[in-house]
Amino acid sequence: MTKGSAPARRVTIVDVAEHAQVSITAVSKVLRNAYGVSPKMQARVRQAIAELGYRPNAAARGMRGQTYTIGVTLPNIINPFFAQILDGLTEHLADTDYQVLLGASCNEEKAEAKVTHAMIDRSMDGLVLIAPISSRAYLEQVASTMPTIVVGRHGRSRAYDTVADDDFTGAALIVDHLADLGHQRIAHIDHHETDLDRLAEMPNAIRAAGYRHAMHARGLADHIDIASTSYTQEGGYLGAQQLLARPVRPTAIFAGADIVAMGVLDAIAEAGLRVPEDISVAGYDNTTFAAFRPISLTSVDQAGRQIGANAARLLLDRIADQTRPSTQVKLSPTLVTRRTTAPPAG
Amino acid sequence: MTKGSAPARRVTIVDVAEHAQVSITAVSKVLRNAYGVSPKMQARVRQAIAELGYRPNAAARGMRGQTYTIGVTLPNIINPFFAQILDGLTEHLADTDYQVLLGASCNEEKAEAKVTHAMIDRSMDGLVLIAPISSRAYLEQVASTMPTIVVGRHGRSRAYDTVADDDFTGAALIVDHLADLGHQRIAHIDHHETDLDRLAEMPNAIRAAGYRHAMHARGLADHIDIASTSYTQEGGYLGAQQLLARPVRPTAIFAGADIVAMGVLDAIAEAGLRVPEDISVAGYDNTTFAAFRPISLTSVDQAGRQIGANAARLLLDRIADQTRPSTQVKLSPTLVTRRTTAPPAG
DNA sequence: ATGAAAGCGCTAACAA
DNA sequence: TTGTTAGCGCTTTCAT
Repeated sequence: MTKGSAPARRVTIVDVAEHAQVSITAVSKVLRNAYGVSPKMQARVRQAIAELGYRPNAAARGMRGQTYTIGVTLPNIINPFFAQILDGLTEHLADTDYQVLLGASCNEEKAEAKVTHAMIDRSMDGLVLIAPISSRAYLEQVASTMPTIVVGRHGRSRAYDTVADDDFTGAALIVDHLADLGHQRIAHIDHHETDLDRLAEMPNAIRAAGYRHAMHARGLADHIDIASTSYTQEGGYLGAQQLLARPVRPTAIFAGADIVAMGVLDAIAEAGLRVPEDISVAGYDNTTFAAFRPISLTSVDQAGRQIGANAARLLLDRIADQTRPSTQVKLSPTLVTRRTTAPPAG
Repeated sequence: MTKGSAPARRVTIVDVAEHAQVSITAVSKVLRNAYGVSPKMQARVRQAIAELGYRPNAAARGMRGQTYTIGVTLPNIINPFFAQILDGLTEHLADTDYQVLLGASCNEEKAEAKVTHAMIDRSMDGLVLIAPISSRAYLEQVASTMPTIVVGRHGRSRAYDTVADDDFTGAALIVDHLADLGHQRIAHIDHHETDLDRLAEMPNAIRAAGYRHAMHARGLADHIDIASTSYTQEGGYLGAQQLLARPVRPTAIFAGADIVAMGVLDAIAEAGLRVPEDISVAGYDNTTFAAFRPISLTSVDQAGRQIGANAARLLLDRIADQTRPSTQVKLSPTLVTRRTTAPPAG
């Protein structure tokens, strides 16, 4: 510990150049793996870098070139599904020079704007927006500023690439599963949405549409029943209370997300009913909570790691070529049946 | 959308100065709320900033002054306890110009070093390391480079401030609660640790020590029984299996963390035992999982928000005065009794 | 293949 | 109180 001594000036590119007896430019080229350096010079520079423990100043690099930083925004950090996406993302980026930095709690438009702006201000090389709630216009504005990938939101744009799960099909997986078990009164709990942009693009809206469509397809249109609350545990709790109070109770509840299913299970237990004997419950996201054996929630798996890996790949592509046409990747969800779904009683 | 047009050069401080008919310095001073600008000039500059939609380039600022960025490292993002800390932190920082950026999955020394280095390279103004696992020497090295707060780890250092929960007392809260209920064979599941630094400083080690001490204090020294696995769901599952296989089964299990308790509940259910009739279970962290009514896990609340708020306060203090002596804040945990603990059978 | 020199957009001494 | 100027540590032309 150099206690008391001055904060020890950081080693710069100049120090490396002097130590290696070469020009600053040469060092810079080595740092960027740029064209035009002889193997001999490569070696000398690399050795000097190692000997001095030199690390480039990212801010200074960013002034002219790249910052080698990728910003990722998350609505919140507690949803395990986001962790999976992040794992896929960082794994794909592990071998590159890019560093991922997160901006969390973008759960309202204002916070989301603050974080995205902060990332733009810090000249990040690219952005991955996970389940953003901002208006489409705002997203396109951000994407016009820097390479941007939007994850978990439908709707194509020329300004940004998208990676999403096929929520429409995912909802149908649940409905079909329950219908196959013999259920007819299959209710759904939805995240209430009024904004037109979001009604067309947000996963919750697509899942609700998928639910309706699948119910029609199975000849259960008369039994369509949606409690519109929110994608939270509280929302699930309140939604389930509504549904359980119906004159004729549903025999199955499809919660739009696992976190919602948590609230549903809570309300059902409180009402003195058993799962799945009295009522079946299914979620969406296949979180660790769903996999927890004492719960064993039937759910839909979105392959979060793949989503993240795809987002990383698309972002690197776009950083390399800003002009290429935008891409939309849609991944297929799979059904994971567990113990909360069973044939209806009687 | 300015499709096809050049990426629209960003507004700089020069543009603002020209627009407001003042010097660049004047604008810079207004940006930093620095001393020496007349109210008249203030107004003109602010108006120009608003009219042009100017936002300062953080990288450029960082070259000379601050980056207004605070880096926070997290072992993982799925532990809800970290989310609470983060909430407290960002809330405290909301009114400042600082932006919080996260570095996640620092769950091994190599990853932690990569992230902390990345943050140093990006000249962040300060660092908050949450439950870091690096060696003490490494932490001190980082702290010698920039203002650093270490959260959730005991052991004082002159180089960094710390904020931690009093895990020793927290463990005693659980033991006392169980002993008061009449339990004697109270077992503990621990995160296995061999490193000497960490044995003295990591929360898991302190909790285990607190458990031992409290058992002694209650005259239950003969019943001390620790299964040493890891602070994961899997660790809880395996640890519980070990404990359930004892010739004389414990009547209560104190899991070192809620996530561990999840695994414990799993193993107990698998063994066909009931909670709390056959065996009591307690956790630590008071996560949303513990609060989930169908689970209702007795746990210890660490007041994550307060921890975060304190970390933010200490960091701002230290950024303002790098030379002040280091501070250690220790917060008192509280017991939250729920339905997984009850008097032993018989 | 190599290097000299001109910035990038700010902040901080210093002058006026 | 205001403005001028010299960098911060890099990348990038552009000579050589």
